[in-house]
Amino acid sequence: MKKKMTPDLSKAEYGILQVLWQNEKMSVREVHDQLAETYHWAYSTTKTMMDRMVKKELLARENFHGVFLYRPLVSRPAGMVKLVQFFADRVLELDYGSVVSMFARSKALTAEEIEELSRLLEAQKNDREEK
Amino acid sequence: MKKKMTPDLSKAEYGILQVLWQNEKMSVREVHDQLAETYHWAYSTTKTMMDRMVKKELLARENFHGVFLYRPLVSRPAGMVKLVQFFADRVLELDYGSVVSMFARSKALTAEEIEELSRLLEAQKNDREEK
DNA sequence: AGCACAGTTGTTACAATGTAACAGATTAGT
DNA sequence: ACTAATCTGTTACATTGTAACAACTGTGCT
Repeated sequence: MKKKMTPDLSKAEYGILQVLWQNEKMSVREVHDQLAETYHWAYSTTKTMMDRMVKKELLARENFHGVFLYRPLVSRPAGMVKLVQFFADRVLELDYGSVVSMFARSKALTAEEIEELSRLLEAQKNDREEK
Repeated sequence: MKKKMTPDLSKAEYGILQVLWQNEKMSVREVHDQLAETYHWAYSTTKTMMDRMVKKELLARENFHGVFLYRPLVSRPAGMVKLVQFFADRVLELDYGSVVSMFARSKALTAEEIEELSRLLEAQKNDREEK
């Protein structure tokens, strides 16, 4: 039985998820405005991104009185796993323990999120070993 | 006067640089074999990557008795800067100080490399403020 | 009611990146 | 000199990054 793997996220996708993680259910416009500072995208860029993410099932969208509201379909820790993994393995060359404790110090995640993240990292590690 | 900015690197590009940082001047074949474990690319994929990187001036290549040898044109810390920055800002939400000390603990970089990395991070920060 | 405007959606496009096959040139072995 | 294995150059197709533009819709105005 194949289970749903944590998806690979591009940086752009991650950026969008990031704002949706703070505030589930937002319109393209809202997400776009939040991102404006960081990514200087055209509105249509944000839109295209988000629509593609719906197709890939990274986001869900529902029609709310005329406009679409989007909601993330992956949890913050799940979204972070791949990113973290790449960074920890290839850039920092750290082991999982160090990574987790790095997060612990960072304030970026709550205790429960760190808990989940660390479970996910563990799971991936096993997958890779079985491979 | 425009100075050469530290380039954005994709994960794939970073992977290639990574092996070249350990061992300057390698053929496609050699790089490919090193990467085989991590990225399961076809040989032609590695080749295409490396050629494009030459075009973008991330690598230099010279003809050595018939085969081409490639050499990185960006230093390890320079290659890391963008990556680190993204990760520190967006994922970990750490300030530069913490990032640098994270590296200090990580063994991934030598003292001199950390020194350079930290200078580069500083420079980018200024650039962004001026913007 | 009819119309203009602003914002939302859908459609289309083009460049860069990821991934790779294939054909032609070259080298090494026999 | 002939074949097999490599290497190089060329070409291709999918995905992602980035965005313009056209069509549609609700809202205020007259």
